Amino acid sequence: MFADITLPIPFDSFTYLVPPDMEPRVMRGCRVVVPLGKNKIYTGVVLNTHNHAPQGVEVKPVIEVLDEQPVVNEQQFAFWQWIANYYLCPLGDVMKAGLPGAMKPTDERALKESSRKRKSVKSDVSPSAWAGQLSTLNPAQQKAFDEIEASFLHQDVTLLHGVTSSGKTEIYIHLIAQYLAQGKQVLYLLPEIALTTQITERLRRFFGDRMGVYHSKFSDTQRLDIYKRQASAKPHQLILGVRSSIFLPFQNLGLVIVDEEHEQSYKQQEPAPRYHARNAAIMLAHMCGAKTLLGTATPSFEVYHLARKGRYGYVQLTQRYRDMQLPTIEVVDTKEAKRKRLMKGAFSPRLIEVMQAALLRHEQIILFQNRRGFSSFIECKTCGWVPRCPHCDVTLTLHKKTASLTCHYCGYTTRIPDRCPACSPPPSQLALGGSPAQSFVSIGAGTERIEEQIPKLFDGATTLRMDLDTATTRAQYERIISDFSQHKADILIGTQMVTKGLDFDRVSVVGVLDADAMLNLPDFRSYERAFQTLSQVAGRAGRNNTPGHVILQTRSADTDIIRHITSNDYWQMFYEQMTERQLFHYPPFYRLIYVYLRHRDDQLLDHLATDMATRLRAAFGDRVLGPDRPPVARIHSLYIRKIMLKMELTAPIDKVRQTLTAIQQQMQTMPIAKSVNIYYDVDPL
DNA sequence: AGCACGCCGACT
DNA sequence: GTCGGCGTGCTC
Repeated sequence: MFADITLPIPFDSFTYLVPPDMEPRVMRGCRVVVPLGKNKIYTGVVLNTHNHAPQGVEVKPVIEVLDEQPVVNEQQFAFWQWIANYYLCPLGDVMKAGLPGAMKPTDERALKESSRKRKSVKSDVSPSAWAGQLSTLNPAQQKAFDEIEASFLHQDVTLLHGVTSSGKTEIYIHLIAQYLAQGKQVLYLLPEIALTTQITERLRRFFGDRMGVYHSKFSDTQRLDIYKRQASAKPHQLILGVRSSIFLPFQNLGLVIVDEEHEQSYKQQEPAPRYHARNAAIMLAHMCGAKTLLGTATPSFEVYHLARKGRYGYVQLTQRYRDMQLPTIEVVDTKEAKRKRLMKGAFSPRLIEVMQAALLRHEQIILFQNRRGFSSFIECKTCGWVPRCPHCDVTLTLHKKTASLTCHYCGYTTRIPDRCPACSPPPSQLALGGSPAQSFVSIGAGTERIEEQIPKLFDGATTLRMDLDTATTRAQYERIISDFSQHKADILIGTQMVTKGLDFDRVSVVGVLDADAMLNLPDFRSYERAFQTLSQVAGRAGRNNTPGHVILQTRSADTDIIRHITSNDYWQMFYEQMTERQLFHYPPFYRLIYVYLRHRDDQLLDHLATDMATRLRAAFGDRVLGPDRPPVARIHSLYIRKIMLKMELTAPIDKVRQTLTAIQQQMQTMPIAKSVNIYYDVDPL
């Protein structure tokens, strides 16, 4: 007997020989230990058994069977296969993402550990009573709740479009309670950054031990425990989790909630499978006969478009909690202020005035400084030299705490050089006792320099900073949130992080220091994103009884997008952008597929990418664009080319996949193309 | 993805 | 004369 086994490496499967004594135990869905290559050992999952010997290869025997019962059920297999097909990646990549690390050990010690009987699964919380009184929904929430129910009668997917602070979570809690009461399971997805103790504790109060939390920052053991429990006879009925929790085993899934549906972080960028958890969750729900509720204040165009076309149900919630007013958004033209030399650093006179007034009233302020690039770096004061990664086409990121420079793509790390290698005189000519660290200035994040300006402008005001440097860990992030909500600082200065659904009671003013940085990106989604981000930032202002005041500093005050943001006119923004999307063949009218090629030889790669694009054009015509160099054109010493495909939504995806796979195979029969690495990004963000 | 095999520089 | 750099090719 033979068995096809998926391994956590980028291939679909390998065939192994099943020794006769193992035959009854080698079942689909069970894990086995197998040899690979000269002396590697992997944990794999049995796909199926048969008696067809593979041709032309030596077949190795299965070493050991790890499970008595399958640990991957049929629903999961179907879901894995869908991910592999749709996102154009090998099944092994999906298996790698789909099973918690502790279930696929590779070295001997870990294998011994896993085959030993583990202690019984302990719950991740102290048992708390089901404390269980649902609050009463207000009339607007009740209406939305009823509409969602009605919509689910004839729709599998429904969009809940609710303004900030309209109480979407309350509606979710009522829905969850209803599905649990019917004995159905619920999956509640949140973006990584939004899964805080705040929300966890709030749900814990209602659902106690019936809820399990699945977070990527949990230890391997914790994640293994949840996985096992979900596969057991008494699983959690509610999972509150991040992107990867769609891979947990479900036995009776009735409802999936995708909160903050528009969040980009639902898309896994690297490594494969490059799946979108919102779209995959819709498919998961479909496979399980469950319903999906997508919640957001600023829908993604993809979802909103489908809702408008009637493919998804649509429920709107326009009333804010306690009828609170939406904040006033005041645009300050910094072009004008700059010309008149009235700017004090990043602050316009108007922003300073509004902030000072708020501080006098002992109210809190949030300053939002979105970064232009990704992170901070250093530059030589004299000649402008910037340290770059020797393996990747990027600048190195500054880490002040460790005085080091790191590449975010490959992990290369080095100390800050003593002096600029590009313009400094050789060491022999340097006077001893100089202060070479001052050769460089740091550029980038900007939040730090904003913080430095505060004491000069606002006497006695205290600040907190939230960015990649100060909120590296979850604990630090939550600490900043908790300190600020206890009013331990007057002003919170932060990057995108401060926009994510945080509720502060005493914030009356939000300052957006430079709205332009996000509008001028070379990306067809930049307006959609700017609208989403700025709406979210604005939503931080004016909790409880204080009406909020948002100061939006921009050099392009007189543009449509700024007008849409200030009037909170999602519909108009959507309408205008959609015209362009249709004209230029972009989503949601067309489906994008990026084909990436990687090779260490730039010239050879050029040749191969052109060749592949030619083959693709033969099949898809002018739906093919490129090849082009992506913005980061070299990673890990590998050069990269990108070919873009714009397919009609009606194009049969199976046919497209077959054609792509065939072309890739043709390519890889060419001897020089053997070592080129080809991969895909379907529905890229 | 790993990891072994393979061909060119500074060392006991 | 070797140890070791990482370039490239394969894994049932």
